[in-house]
Amino acid sequence: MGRNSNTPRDRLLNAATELFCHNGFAATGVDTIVHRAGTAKSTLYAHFKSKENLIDAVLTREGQAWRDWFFARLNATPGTPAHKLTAVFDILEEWFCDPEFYGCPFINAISEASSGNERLRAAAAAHKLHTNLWMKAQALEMGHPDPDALVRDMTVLIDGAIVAAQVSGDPSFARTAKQLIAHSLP
Amino acid sequence: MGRNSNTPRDRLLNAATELFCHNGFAATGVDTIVHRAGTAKSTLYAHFKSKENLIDAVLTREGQAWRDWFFARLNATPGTPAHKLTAVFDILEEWFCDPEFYGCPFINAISEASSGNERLRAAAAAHKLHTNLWMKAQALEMGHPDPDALVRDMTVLIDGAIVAAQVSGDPSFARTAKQLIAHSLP
DNA sequence: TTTTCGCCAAACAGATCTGTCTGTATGAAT
DNA sequence: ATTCATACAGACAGATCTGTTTGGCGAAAA
Repeated sequence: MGRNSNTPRDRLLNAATELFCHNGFAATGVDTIVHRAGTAKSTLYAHFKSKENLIDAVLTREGQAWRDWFFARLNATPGTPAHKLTAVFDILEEWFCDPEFYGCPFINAISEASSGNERLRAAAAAHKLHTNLWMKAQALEMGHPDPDALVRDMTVLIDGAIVAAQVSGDPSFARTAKQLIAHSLP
Repeated sequence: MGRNSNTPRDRLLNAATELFCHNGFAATGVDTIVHRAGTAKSTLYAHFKSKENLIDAVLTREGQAWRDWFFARLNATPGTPAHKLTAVFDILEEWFCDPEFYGCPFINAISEASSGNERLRAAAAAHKLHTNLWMKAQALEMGHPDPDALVRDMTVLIDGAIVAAQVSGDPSFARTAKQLIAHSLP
């Protein structure tokens, strides 16, 4: 069974992803999801025991897909570690320019949920771990004096670019963030 | 009728603010709000024609309250414009350290809503306008070569600090953002 | 062939949602 | 004393929510 198979499970995940990300998690009902997926509601609950479970599955798959895309773009970027770190924001700007850009699903889920939702917080932490490790490796490779501090700088700038672009609708905040890290790098 | 009056309207706004900000806008029902406010449901609909209307009123009042607090702290900060601009992040860190910190209500509302909600986007823009004007005035006063660029820098860093602190639960991202603007200012 | 499995459609349960309506009580203004 | 505004309690309507259940259909495996 191939990667782009069209099983009911995949159709459910695809429909749920689109609806959750565009209209919000709480605002999207399971009936809407099964209608768009063209499946029976019982099929949804056979694969995912609850809506909460489905949300977790969507976040996991969407996080994986985003990282696959992001690192593919990054691996196609030649140059020094410092150049690659600044190129992160060029790639982010591509993301922001997608007419269907809806922000980061993890940030959106946490913003929407109750203040102390540790489940979503852990999911976001797991997602960010991969990029953080890559950034720290770049910092080490370029002999940065404080790799952890650089990761924190990048965290603020990446999150800030995402949210500023999402709230204002202006993708060029990626360039603003890029200039800030460029000022701080050498 | 004083500022801290305890009218049903005020109690409704207080209850709605707490519930919306802690548990989410869509996740909070009007029955929960009127129960906490100790009013009748008909009173809610007499003052606010709809839940959407109530959300707008909460955002307007909460934005005003936040700006009152923020500028009061800012006006108590002596020093040069450059020093005041970096002090913004000290004040933000105070905010993040509040055990009831739940992020920025405007960012949260936009993250939760449908992708193209222009109503909330406009409310957020109106809220940010005040701080942006203040920041631009500081930039002009200090003879900054590109005041609008500085406002954009601050936007990315402020939004980034807010979201990073909210997602991770670590208030010290305010200091990370402060160092980034300090690197970029002189 | 018979069993098994996944999926479908649709009804159903029970709760909750927004918003309306009826009727009553209180208190201030006329 | 009468009117008016405001707020109360609570029933109500109608829709929607999550999740379960029932029964049937077709294909693959036994």
